[in-house]
Amino acid sequence: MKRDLSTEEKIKAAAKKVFMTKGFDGCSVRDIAKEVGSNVALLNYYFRSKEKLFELIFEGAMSDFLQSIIEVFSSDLALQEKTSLLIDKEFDFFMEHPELPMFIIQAIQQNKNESSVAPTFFEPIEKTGIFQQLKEAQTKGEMRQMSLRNITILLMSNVHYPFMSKKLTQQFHGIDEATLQQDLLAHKAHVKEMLINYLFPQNQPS
Amino acid sequence: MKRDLSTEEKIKAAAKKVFMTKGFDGCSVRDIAKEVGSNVALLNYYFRSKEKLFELIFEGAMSDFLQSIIEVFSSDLALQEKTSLLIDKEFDFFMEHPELPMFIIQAIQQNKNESSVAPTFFEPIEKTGIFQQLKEAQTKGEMRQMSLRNITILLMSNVHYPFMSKKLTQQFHGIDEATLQQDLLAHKAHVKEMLINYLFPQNQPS
DNA sequence: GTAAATCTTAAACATTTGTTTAAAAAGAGT
DNA sequence: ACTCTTTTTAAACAAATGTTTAAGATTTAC
Repeated sequence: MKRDLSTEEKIKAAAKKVFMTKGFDGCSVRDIAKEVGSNVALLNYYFRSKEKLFELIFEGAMSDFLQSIIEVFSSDLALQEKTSLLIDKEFDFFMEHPELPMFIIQAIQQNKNESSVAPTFFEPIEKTGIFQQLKEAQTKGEMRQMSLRNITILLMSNVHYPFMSKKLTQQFHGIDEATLQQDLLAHKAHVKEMLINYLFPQNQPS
Repeated sequence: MKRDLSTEEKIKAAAKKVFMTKGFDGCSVRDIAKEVGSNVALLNYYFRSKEKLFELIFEGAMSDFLQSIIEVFSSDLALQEKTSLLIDKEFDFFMEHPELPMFIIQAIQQNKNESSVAPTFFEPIEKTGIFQQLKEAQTKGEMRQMSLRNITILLMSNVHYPFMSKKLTQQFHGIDEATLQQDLLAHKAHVKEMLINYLFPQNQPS
């Protein structure tokens, strides 16, 4: 049947690259076609439209986004260790995919349809039992009393933003990519200590 | 000479509104013209092109962005109090201009030219003497030893990101605007306590 | 009041946009 | 070898894009 399966994949890879760097509005289908080394008709042959192609890439990105989180939450660790591990893994992940946080937030920001990301995002996390574990830790007094929403905001702020502001930080301080990379590693260490101390107050380093 | 000064200002206001919500690539000059209640030729009459108009709006946004920071840094307070006040004022500011952080980062991200924002941004801050004050506080042991860059990343992460991720947070947790507003206030309190404790370790609450 | 300068408009412009069409090229099955 | 399906291409399509033109309206200056 299929002559060459890789054509479809090549387009997806090219689309991902272009969408990630330029955004949906910032690129044309011809940009993607040029990246593939082909023409625009092929894109609409495999995927029905620019929008459908984008949705596909977006869902893939969200899936990648979710995967590393699920792994940590599903592990058999105490909450404090999960938090530490989560920060580690998220940083490692975004070190290799620094455009992802910006891409996702931007896509959701200008979301035309009303379809929520919650079903595909919130539920898989809930199924890991992390929310239950969190509630128990708070009841036992091991963890600071604060809402799940505020914990999420706190974590995501410190983990996502540094990658979203890469260019701003570079321009602001006049540093190159390598220096920023070191700063991000330093930031990871700071965030880990700071957040663990704040979220689990009884474990103050003596 | 000038018949009605407000025409130029009306266009700027409309452009700001449209650029902020849809981004440079996400809108057309006709969108802006419609917002003004006029036509596209008027935009190019007052401002030479879409790009020039955008640069003007961007510089204005950066200026607003800078102003509240400068005020705090120029005040005659101890560093810890300045930090606390900065977080307060930044939050108040972004509560009224929640699109600003996203707008600025997005504009810098896809910056065509190589012109850095440093001259117009870094220097005015340096002139407040805040960097000197910071260095002294670190020498005296009042403040944690960490680079200026990492302090910046830490502060900006916790202050900017929550506003950039508003829609994501809303969709993720399925909450309305009012609830999110309350969460942001709670987040501000958390950030203040957490950051002060981390940056100024000797002042642990007993 | 008249002429010059300034402001505003509608229309046209050349490109670029996403999408479709129809034909050619390549493969698969027999 | 031949036919049918699948893949790829070049060309065309209408709509939208940023910008310009040229004429009309309004204000300013004398």
